[in-house]
Formats: sequence, C-alpha cells, structure tokens
Amino acid sequence: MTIDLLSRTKCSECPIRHRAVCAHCSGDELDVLEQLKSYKTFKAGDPILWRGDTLTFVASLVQGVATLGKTMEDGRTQMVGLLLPSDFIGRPGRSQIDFDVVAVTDVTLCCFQRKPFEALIASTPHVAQRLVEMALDELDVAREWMLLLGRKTAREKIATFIHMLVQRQHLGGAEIAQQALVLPLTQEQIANYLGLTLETVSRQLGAMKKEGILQFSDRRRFEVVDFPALHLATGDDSDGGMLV
Amino acid sequence: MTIDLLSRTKCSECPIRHRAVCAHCSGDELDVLEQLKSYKTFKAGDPILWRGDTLTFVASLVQGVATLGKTMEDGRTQMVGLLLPSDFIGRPGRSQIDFDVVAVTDVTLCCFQRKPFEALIASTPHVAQRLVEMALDELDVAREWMLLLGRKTAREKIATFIHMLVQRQHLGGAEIAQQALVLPLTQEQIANYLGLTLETVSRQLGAMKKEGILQFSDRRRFEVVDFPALHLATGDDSDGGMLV
DNA sequence: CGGAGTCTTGAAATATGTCAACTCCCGTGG
DNA sequence: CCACGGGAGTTGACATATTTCAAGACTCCG
Repeated sequence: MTIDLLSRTKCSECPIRHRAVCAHCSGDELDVLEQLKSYKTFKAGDPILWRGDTLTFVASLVQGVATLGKTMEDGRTQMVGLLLPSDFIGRPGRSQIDFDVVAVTDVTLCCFQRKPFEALIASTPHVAQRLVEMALDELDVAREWMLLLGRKTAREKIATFIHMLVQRQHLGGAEIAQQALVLPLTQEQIANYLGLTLETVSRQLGAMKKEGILQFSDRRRFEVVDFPALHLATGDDSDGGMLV
Repeated sequence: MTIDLLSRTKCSECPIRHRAVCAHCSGDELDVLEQLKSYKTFKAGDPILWRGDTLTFVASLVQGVATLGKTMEDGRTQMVGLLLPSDFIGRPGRSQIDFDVVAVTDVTLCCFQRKPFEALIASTPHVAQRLVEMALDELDVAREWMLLLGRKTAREKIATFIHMLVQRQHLGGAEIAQQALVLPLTQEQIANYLGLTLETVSRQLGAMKKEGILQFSDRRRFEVVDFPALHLATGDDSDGGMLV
C-alpha cells in the first residue's frame, strides 16, 4: 500500500464525482471533502482490509477493482461483493467489517479518516443521504445475488454475471452493447463469486463461446455477440430485456 | 388484511419498543409516532406486499413471522429475508420493493403512511439513525446468507438455520439454550430459504434428530439437545461458540 | 370420517464437484 | 534471445451430493 500525497485530483475533476458518496454535494461541500481526503494505492492482489480489522478510514474506490470475500475455516470462500469505481468502503457507525477486502487489479482509493468523516456526516446531510442510498442499493444487489446463489444453474449464473458486467460498464455512459468488455476477474475469482468451481466456469464460458453468444479476442477481452441470447440465458424475465 | 383501529397499544408498552425502528426514541418522540401509527393485521398466508407494488406505508412487524421472497418465471423461489418481531418493512426514499412480503403466521404490523413518515425522519435524527443501523444489519445478514447459499452443504445450511433461530430467540432476553423452540416455517419454506428442496430438508432434519442433536416433541416444537454438535455442524468457526 | 396439506422415505437421474493431466501464456533470469 | 517456471485456463473421466420422481404415512380440521 502506498500513500500518494501528490496526485490529488481536484474533486470537481474526479472521474467518479457524480456517482460516489459525494454525488449530491455542492461546491462548498466538495471543498470540505477536498481538505480531508488522501489517496492510497494498492497493487493487484494486495489485501486492503482484513475481516475484523478496526476501520481507521473509509474510502471511495476511484480506480480498479476490489472484492469483498468471506472465507470458511476449511478454505472455502465466497465473494459477497464486487467493488468497481465509485463504490464505497466502510460504514457509518461501524468500526469493523466481517469480510476481507482485496484489490484484484491495481487500485486507487480516495480515503477519509473515519472519525473526521463521521463527524462530517452529521453536518453534511447530502453525504449522509447518499450513504443511505448506497447501502440500500447494496442490499438490493445482495438479495439479487442470493437468488442467483440459491436457485440458478451454472449457466444462468455465468450469464447473469456477464449481463451484470455489461450493465455496469454502460452505467459509465458508454455506448450500448456490442463493444469490447473486460473480465475483471480470473475464472477462479468468478467461481468464488458465483458459488461454483473454476472448472465449471471454464466449461460454461466455453459453451457460450461455442454457441456464438460471446467472442473472445484475448483471454480477458471479449464481446457479447448475441445479447438477446445472453439475456435469455440469465433465467430472468423472458421479455427481450433492453434489447436493440 | 384488516385495519385495527381499536387495540392501539401505547408505544411505551409495546413489546418491540427497544428493538424496533423507534428504539432510540425519547418519550416526546414516541408521542409523535403514537399519533401517526395504526395497526394492520394479516392472516397466515396473506400477501403483505407484492414485488413492484408502490409502497404506501412502512411498518414495524410487531407480532408473527413474514418472509421476503423472490420468484423466477418458471416458479423457482428463493427467500431473501425472514422478518421477525421488531423487523422493519420499507425503505427511506424508496417507493418500491423488488421482492414479495408474505405473512407466514398471523401478523400484526405497526404502520406509518410513507410520506408523513419520511417527513418525520428529517426531523427525528434518532429514527433516521436507527434506520441506517438496521439497513446495515440487514446487509450483514444478507452477506452471511450468501456464504451459506454459495458454499455450505445441505447439512451445514440446516444447522446454520437452526443456530440462527436459537440466537434470535435469545435476543428477546430469553434463557440460554435447552428450551423449547418453534420452527416458524414449514419445511418447504425452510427449503426456499436455504436454496434446497423440501425432501433434502426433511432428510437432514431427520438425520440430526437421529443423531440426538435435536429432539422434536411436536412436528413444530423442538429442542436443541446437543448445542456444541449443532454449532460444529454449521461449518462456522470451530471454537465451541457461546457454549455453556 | 374424509381430505388436503405436510412430512417421510426410497430409487433413480443429473448437475456439478473432484481429481488429474495437459496446454497456453507471459514475464523472469540466465 | 531462449529456456524456464508458474499462473491461468482447458479438457476428460469419474465421484457424489442433491434433486427429481413417486408412493405412502401422518395430522390436523372441517
């Protein structure tokens, strides 16, 4: 982990400005945040926080990908969240987390010391309000994932995962479908996210490649060739779903 | 559904007073809530809210048990939450939910019209704060359940479920272990909660009965005879866990 | 007493996990 | 520049936990 004191991007120019915890903030409020923030970076594979750690800071993920994971005594692991740019780490009023946070790619965090930040919340309703919104969104996502983990088949899980990647990629404002996407995780990590084994992930991905739903250029870079088929494979509502 | 205008229990005498959304409220604040609230009751099996419904009210569950469930097109269903007394239904700033809420037993709700309630939140920090706490708790529970759904075996799932029942029963302030508990759900409902089939639930429950971990008096009433063994069977940390 | 909902139990089917070998990259260091 | 080594992915054969299908038993309630 590195503390980067130099490249302090101005909040107003921040790439995640409109989606992060500071989304609703006015110019003045940004100025306050500006004072408090500092960047930290982590290399791919670095742990960011361990389960049970005392939280000394909270942060927005600016760049890169991180995972929230739980591990059982015997080594079985399950991811319980995927952090992409603009996602938030930490909870108001909680000093501990009960999962591990790990950097999957190189990661840049926009950090705030927890205590000052919590003080800030009291005086900045825009932040508090956004924090609640984000917590409720996370809850919805978690519940959607419960359905996936409990009831979907391997194929449906993979399809849903890819489908979600497409959605989130577009949130950023990118074009619709048919563009190059990137798998942000190894197949083993995908397996841990979906409650599968890496072999099953490989086979299902292979199948969808063979069926012409997906097309890989590189081992990581791919494209959704047949979006309707992908949607169909998710097992979610049968309507074509935000189709062309 | 019935609107019960008569039996308006005073907040100060409410059985869930100390754990519900009003937990942190002072006497004055309770008076305000008192004005707004009304009771509704539902019979076992009644739907309380459907996915996509517009939320006209929010509520605390006073009595009984309800479930949050998602259903796929082809009928597969997954419960994503279990509501016991003191749990809250509804979200600040959200007018819709994307799961069904169903009364499993007869249920009594302490309801507030959504609009007035949201207005209230702004002026009653104690309620807003408690609401955030409760949302974060739900999130933790949801993530714990993701681990269960994704990685635990049938036996571990059942054990974890029973274990959770014991915990929650004690939260109310009851004595430790070795007392009569009640299965609040049918085995089919348990199956839907755990991502299993009812047959598997029956078999695993039967096994734990045969092994002398559980003992049933009635089809619904039972007792945990061997708590350490139960804890062991959950697959969670190996220490004996809040043992006698 | 009948009947429906709930639970139990068995046998067979199957999706996914497990184990194991092999390939393909890609970066490192000789 | 090549050889090496390790991580990642692929693929096959086999094992197995859980589901599926099916029949029957129990229990509560009208």
